[in-house]
Amino acid sequence: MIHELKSNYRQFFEEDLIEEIARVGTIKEVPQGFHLIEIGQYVRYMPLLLEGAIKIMRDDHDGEELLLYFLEKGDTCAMTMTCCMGETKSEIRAIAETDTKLIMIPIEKMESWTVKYKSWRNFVFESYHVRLMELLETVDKIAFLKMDQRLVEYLKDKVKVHEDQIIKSTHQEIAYELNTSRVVISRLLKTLEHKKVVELNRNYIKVIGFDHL
DNA sequence: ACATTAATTGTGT
DNA sequence: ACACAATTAATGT
Repeated sequence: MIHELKSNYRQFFEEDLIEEIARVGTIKEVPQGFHLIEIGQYVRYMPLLLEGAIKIMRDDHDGEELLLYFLEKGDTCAMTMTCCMGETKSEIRAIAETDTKLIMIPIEKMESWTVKYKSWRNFVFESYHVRLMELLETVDKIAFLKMDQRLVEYLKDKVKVHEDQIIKSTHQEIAYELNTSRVVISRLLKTLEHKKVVELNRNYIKVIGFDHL
């Protein structure tokens, strides 16, 4: 565990802190599709990502959902950081996008570490900033880009977090994550196929390249 | 191996 | 948005 921590977080944390994380944290490995947290659940741990990716979703009142952003290696969840004080319910839903390995730190530790370790303070502020920027980026996409552009951005993200040109999703799943209808996605994908950007198959999409855009 | 059903995708209105 | 056809995968017998 120490070794994995160091390879991912040595740039951020001092030696003492890494050892303490190793002492109080627990390793958790979850399979693809695992629901890490639902809206309304209490946050008791702060996750540090070691491997894999997590998608963060926002749900609206009646079953509509929207993908906010992906968390990748070296990231942590900004929601948990707002909840240092007291018991707070999660505002978001976190689902493992790939098989994922993470360290769970009890949130009680966060407060004392903030006082004790400078590197921890920096890390928390830094992560908070990065998350906020990503969220802004997503907001911009939703506000200013048409659906065809959003779909392209989505495909790029997928390829990145999976490190794979093959996207194993159905049109319906993509539609849910972008909060639109399946038919719209099917049509847009079809035109992307004509532009030689993707190759459509049942249950998966092969990304050729975004050069022809 | 075959039939039935369900899920996925394509297309027209 | 809705409806429907076509294709493919999954399941049972």
